[in-house]
Amino acid sequence: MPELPEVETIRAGLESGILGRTLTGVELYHPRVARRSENGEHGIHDLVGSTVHAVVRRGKYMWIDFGQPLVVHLGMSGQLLIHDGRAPRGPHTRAVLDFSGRQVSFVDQRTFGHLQRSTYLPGDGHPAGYGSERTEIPASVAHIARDLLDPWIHLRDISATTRRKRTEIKRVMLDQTVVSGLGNIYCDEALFRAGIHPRRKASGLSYISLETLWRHGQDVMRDALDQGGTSFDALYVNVNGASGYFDRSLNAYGRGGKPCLRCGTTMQKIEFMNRSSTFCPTCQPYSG
DNA sequence: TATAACTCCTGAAGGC
DNA sequence: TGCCTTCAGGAGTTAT
Repeated sequence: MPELPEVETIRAGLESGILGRTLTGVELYHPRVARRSENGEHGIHDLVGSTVHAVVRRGKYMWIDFGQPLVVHLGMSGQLLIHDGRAPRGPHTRAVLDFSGRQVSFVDQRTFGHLQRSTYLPGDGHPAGYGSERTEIPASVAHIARDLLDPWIHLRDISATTRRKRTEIKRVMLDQTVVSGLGNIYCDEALFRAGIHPRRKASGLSYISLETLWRHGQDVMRDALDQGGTSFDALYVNVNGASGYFDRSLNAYGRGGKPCLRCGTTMQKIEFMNRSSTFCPTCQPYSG
């Protein structure tokens, strides 16, 4: 599933492929692809003739800066694939952007992803995302917090926000308005590295524990980024169709019923927020 | 206002 | 072989 490292890998590939090029055509093949777009499909078609100034990312959101932003979210299964010449149209191709013969296909099996024409709002004076110095932020991304790899994030501030929450720590980690970029996989990994049970109350954790947790989150994502992201199947590939390798380094996610790599205790898998959560009951004791 | 639950969606995998 | 059920989960919407 695309989380921050996967989206950053795709952003970098997209930037190198289309920066400075002019959008010459748009084809949309599925009604859900533009469901959140301002002016629907017309809002996206109106960008034809515009030039790519940057490809920017905040958390799991990215946007192509055409002067106006085209926001891209990959959902659970979205892929962006670059082809020179006409792209082959597969059964899950939801849209194709044409840049004078170089085509970008938006492929999305589960249709949770989308393309969204948006407008810029004033930001906080610092670069709004990775990939551009521009401070304005797309209106549809304005509610998304800075991510853990953002140089303008302050761990002390997000730890303070976290301690005000009266819910479980993993819920807070998945809340993109507190800190963005973390999904289920990297939450489990960061919690495992920090030795914190996913159901611990956020308000019961110390500042030191929380800052340690966020630093582990940063480390996990940097490690994943170095390896091109996490792949379990064909649902995540970079813009060239290649898979990442970080799944070979996972210590928690997907290891329910298997021995903990640190202590040997059987890892537990529990239901959490309509999804799974895997942890070691010895290394990550529940208390509070 | 904060938190929790529900919903969207498709295809792989497993059971029968 | 074919049908049915379960599972995966990001994020917006709705309910409490």
